[in-house]
Amino acid sequence: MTYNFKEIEAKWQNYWAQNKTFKAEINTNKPKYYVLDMFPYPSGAGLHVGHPLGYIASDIYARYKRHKGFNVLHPQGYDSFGLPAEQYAIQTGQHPAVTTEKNINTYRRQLDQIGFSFDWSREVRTSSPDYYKWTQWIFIQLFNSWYDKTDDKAKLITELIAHFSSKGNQHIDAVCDENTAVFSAEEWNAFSAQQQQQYLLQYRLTYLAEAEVNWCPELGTVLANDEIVNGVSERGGYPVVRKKMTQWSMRISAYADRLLTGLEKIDWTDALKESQRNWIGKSIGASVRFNVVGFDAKIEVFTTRPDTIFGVSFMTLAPEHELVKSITTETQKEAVEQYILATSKRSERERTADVKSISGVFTGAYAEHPFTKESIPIWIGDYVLAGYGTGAVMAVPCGDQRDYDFAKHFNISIPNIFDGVDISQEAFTDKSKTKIGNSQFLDGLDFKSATKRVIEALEDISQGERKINYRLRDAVFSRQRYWGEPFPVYYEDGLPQMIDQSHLPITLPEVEKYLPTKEGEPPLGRAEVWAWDTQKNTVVSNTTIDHKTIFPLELNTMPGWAGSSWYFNRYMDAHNSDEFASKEALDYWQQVDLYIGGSEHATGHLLYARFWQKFLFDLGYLPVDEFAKKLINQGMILGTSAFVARVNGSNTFVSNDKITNENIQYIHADVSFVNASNELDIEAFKLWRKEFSTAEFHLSDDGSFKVKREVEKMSKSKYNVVNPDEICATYGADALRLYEMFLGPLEQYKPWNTAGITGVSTFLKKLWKLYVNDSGIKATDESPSKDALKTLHKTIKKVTEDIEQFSFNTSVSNFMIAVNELTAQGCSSRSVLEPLLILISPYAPHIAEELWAKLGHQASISSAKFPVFEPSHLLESSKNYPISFNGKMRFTLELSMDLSKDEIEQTVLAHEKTIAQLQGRVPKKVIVVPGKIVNIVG
RNA sequence: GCGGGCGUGGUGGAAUUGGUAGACACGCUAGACUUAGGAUCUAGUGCCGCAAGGUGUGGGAGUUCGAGUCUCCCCGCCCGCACCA
Repeated sequence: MTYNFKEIEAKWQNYWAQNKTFKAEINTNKPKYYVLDMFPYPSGAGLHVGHPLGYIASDIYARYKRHKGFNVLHPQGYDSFGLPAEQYAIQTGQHPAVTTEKNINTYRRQLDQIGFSFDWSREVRTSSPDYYKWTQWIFIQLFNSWYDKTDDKAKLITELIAHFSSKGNQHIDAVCDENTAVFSAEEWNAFSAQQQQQYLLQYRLTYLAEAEVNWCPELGTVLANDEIVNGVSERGGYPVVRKKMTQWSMRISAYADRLLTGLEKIDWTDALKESQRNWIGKSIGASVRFNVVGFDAKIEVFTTRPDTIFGVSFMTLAPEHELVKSITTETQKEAVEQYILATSKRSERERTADVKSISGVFTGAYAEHPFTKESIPIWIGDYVLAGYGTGAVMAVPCGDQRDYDFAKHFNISIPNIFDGVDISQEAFTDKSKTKIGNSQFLDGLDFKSATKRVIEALEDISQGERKINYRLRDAVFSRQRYWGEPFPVYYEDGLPQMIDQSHLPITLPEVEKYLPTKEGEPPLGRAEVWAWDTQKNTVVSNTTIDHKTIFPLELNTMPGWAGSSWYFNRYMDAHNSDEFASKEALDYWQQVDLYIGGSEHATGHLLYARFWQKFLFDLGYLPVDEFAKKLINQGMILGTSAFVARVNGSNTFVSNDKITNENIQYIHADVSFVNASNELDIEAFKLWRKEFSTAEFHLSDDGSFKVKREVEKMSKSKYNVVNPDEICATYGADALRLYEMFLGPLEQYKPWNTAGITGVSTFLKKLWKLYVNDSGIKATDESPSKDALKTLHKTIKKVTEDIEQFSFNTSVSNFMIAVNELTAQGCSSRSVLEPLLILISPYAPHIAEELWAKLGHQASISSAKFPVFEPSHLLESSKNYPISFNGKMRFTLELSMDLSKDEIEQTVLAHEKTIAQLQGRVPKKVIVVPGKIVNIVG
């Protein structure tokens, strides 16, 4: 009987599906374990060999946990709203739902053939109305909530309204817009309903506001900060400009501090936590207000160095600062306007790229120093960013290098307020060595006490206070797209109204085109009439909006991260139509125990999801406020691209070792045309594209044509994609699974190299032969040899440790060693072969199931108990122990090893004492090393 | 600039966490069986050397009986943030 992986794999995949082997059900008699993958976006290109890496790792862990007696929840689904399907729809006119469905089917087929133990009965799709009904529901909850800083949690807006009508907004510590006006209870009650709503928007956790947004003209939509990389859009790399627009925003800033402190109690990697900390960007300092001379206006600044306030010699405002227009003097007006125009012409990218050159202009206005009352010139400069802090800084040139450079450049004075420090060449920025001078009541103080003292002084004169500033901005939540969740919102008198949750979901309307309208409205503006009837409580079309009972619906849709911010909770109770998940399910499954996915989601999905989790926790809908206990970032599997060198402006190609001049251009060739020796199949390459059919080739001396290879991200456009279908067809799913793990540490980036897969393929054949010969299964009931037991238990120990530490790569090596050893020993004992099979089954489940069945078992191997390591099988007859001392002596002694661990330690200690007595010294430590020299050295 | 991580054969990577460096696999070399198959098996394979031996974990120093592992300095690479006040 030979190992026929095709037959075996199809057979067991079918068996698992039919028997619902991996269906998870609430079972309070078993401890639960929730293993989650980041669900994929089903792209048209299908899966490549890099995608399943994390899924294989999580599947191994899920299967291992089942063997260990856990009730494992291991679901999968699709993040099926998104830009590519819509872009495709724009080009082809095909409905995104149609292409998405098609892509999902491809994904499912590809996933199934790898043999994952997913519970598909819990599948979710973010684009399914059953699902996004609850995304809309969460949006409504956010709209109906505000953040109470006193209790540090979100609360219902009704509570805030009650407070306003009895006490106004003065004595409430709520997170709200920057310049929310103060009002009394009487004033509040006198407001019109519309005014009240306007004010409430400044408190709601999702709110509509005109804000500067990142507009991407090419994509025709706004983007969140995390969707922009180096000043261009993450998808497509298109330019992004700042634009004022009225958009839905999420008040994630309210949760900034809890998102930061929450990191301490979750087991995520340091790198990822650090990314989130950077992104949140907490800095502690003070808010200081400077009066503007001759105006009834104040400039508010944020500073981390309030102790240096006596060193202020000018102020700098961002060119976009709202005060710029009003305070600029007549004589400076032209210069200021020109400067603003010049900066607005520069793209975000140019501005961030050019950090060296210093530019700015004087406004002609002056601010008044809060203590000295001296006049301080107010400048504008683009080194001050509108989006950070207040968009204004108090410039202390002696204590900040940028202020210093600016002052030098424009010949502004640089007063020194540090004792015993030379500032003739550069600013002095070391907080720890600061001793303040020339600063009235701060003289002689260090950074810490000066800061404390100055804040008290500022508070006394109401010109400032302690402040914590965050880099984290509220997240724009509107997208001018079709293929996303519609908002459950209609507009009455220009104010947003939530549609009652009993009428959800609000499903996407049909449109004939997926582009924005001529008027620049989002694609939903193309729907016949996209309106809400408040009488019938339904979406209506073919009627006119009368603003009495028929109101216009929101035309924007939600961003991609909406659906992915809570899907892990939906899996717990995926088909519930009354709640997003039942209390029973939420209480049982709690949270994700192990989450595996890419680190590229560090400041997007992973931050938003934590935010929504905390919010829903605050309202009492969830039992825990962090959704994932442990998170592992799997590294990307890279492709090895092949490049052919072409002489510029010709159709002549040069073998890579024959390149003599620099006048060549490298172009991607499909990796399937290239063999392991980097030689190109010229005929295949010629047939690939018409333009190459007449190409000429300068060959190497050996007659081959060499390509250049380079490791890059795997992508269709780089022609370096390796398809898992081909691997499964040639080597089988078990080989693919083993090889992906064998390739290297899970978290590491590593290039794919198909050639190496023969190693694991050979291993599987050897494994098969260990159990099966021509006449069938060869396992016997005879008792195992000592050596076989040693091999088995060594493997149990190592593999258990490997899995617990997610070192799946070394496990594969350990299996190979075990199989080689047992084969050499001629082991056929059932009591060794069966446990070994269970060890291997999480990695190579198909072959394990087949052999398990051949060994006579009726039930799936997944219900078998994981073998337990027994140390006694590893003991050797004797071992040598060296003992080291404080002094320059070293002793090694031989011990009998037919002893327990405790006995060994005691024996070692006894010897230590003897030697210590002899030497009159106390041993420093005892190190146990197997296989050392027997002699006692002194 | 700040923060995080890394550097081991021709290649991917191991190393009981301070204890025989290079497990396991790819590749390569030789052989066997076959005879063209990208199959299987055996032996070898860090480097220098015929050998004895020497040498070896980016470079340099240090701690230690002992360092790939710990400390300091330098070099190089990757990732995140960044005119962040």
